[in-house]
Amino acid sequence: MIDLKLLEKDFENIAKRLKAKGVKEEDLKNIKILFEEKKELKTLLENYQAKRNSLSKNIGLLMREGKKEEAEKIKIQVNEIKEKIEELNEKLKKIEEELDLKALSIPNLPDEDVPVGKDENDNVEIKRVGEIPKFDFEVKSHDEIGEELNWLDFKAGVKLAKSRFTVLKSEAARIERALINFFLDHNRSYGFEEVYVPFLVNSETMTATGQLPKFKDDLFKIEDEDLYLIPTAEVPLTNLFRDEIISDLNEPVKLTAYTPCFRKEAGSYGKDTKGIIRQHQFDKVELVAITKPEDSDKMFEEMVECASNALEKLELPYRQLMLCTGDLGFSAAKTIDLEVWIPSQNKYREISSVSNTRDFQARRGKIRYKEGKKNRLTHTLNGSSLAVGRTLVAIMENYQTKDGKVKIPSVLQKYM
RNA sequence: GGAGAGAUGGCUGAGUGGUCGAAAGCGGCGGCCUUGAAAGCCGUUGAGCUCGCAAGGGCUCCCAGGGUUCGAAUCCCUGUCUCUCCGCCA
Repeated sequence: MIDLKLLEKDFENIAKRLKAKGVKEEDLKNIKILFEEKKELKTLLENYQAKRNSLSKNIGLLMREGKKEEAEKIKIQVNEIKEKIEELNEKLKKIEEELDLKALSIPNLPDEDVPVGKDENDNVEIKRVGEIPKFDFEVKSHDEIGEELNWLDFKAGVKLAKSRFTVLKSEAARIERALINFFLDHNRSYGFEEVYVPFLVNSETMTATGQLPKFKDDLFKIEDEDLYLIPTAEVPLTNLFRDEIISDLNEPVKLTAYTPCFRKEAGSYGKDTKGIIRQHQFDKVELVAITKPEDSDKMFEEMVECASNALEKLELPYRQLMLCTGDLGFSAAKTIDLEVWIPSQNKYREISSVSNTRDFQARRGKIRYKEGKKNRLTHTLNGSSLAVGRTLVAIMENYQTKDGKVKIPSVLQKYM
């Protein structure tokens, strides 16, 4: 959630920065007004409550002394105040509800150094790593290879579930599993603790990390239960610390987990319909870190480095992109995407996304740490390391041979 | 799915209508003692919002939401969750 106090104090600046992320100034103005109204009402209400409390205390004392008549008089007074309190309370509740819903739907403030831009075309390339492979034969796409080798069974996926579900067979299934193990080990070597988490979480959890209330249409929900399938391990991992006060955060919390991820992919109907680039269910190994505010920039670098290095070990060509304001996700203040080379498409495609959300999720989830006597909000970061399905795609395409087979990257061999 | 019990501060746990934001113990922090440590002793130690330069003050929070009452952690209703036993089951 954005910092409402900051919004109140520094409206022009915040509005300007959020405009780059597509937020209307009018909406912010609205929130600011609601926030001020809420504060005013609350002060008024609290005054009445204070009065009620002290009068009630007096009644108690008088009753004990046996002064019934005096007590009765005060009761009448209190009853008047009570009506007032009820009225104000109702008003306040309405305003708070509205404010909450609106404030929770405002995206995070982009960092000052994030390039301003409209969409993915304005993202800024930071660097390219690795040689783009040259083939002396016509390259095939991973879905062609997958069908020829009987590694990818698209029909079976549709039969069992629906489109955008795929069954992996034989070597593909084994590479998938090898990749998960390789990534987890790789991340552990960077000091991330391996965790295994639930794949279903409740709405409170989804709200803290920003999926709810605004993006409920992207989530699979369990019928008649307050449970959703996770769209990324970022959600359970970050929420491990929801409503917690971390007593010592001198060393950042660093976690990694493998989970499948489930996304409805609403609104991407035409895109990537072939192959397994965009699926309703895909595997991912995720990194999450929780740091003091002053440590999050360093951690961000470390996570980008960790994910990048995994690609380098796999000897897959990739590039790093700094996302522009318009392409930044809802919760992110800053994001670097890693894109891997996909020969059949002749372009780089996203395979990892590392984000610093600053205190945006921490504020929603009340993730705090002790700094002396004070409790301060942490920063939270997340990044894929890596998207497993897309890594499989990259391997199938970049490692394909003339005779229609696929070589196994050397780092993976011990995992197979 | 059936039956029962319960939900209180970092943890254990007392509290059944007023002086309770809450006993006590543990843990944490500070100090004394000690060459150092342990033990012991003394003190301190919930969160959020808000007013104030500060000292300090006010409000809210004892699972959640309603209700009774001048006043609710405490009484009533509803919901959620947890635990135990039985059933089912990887």
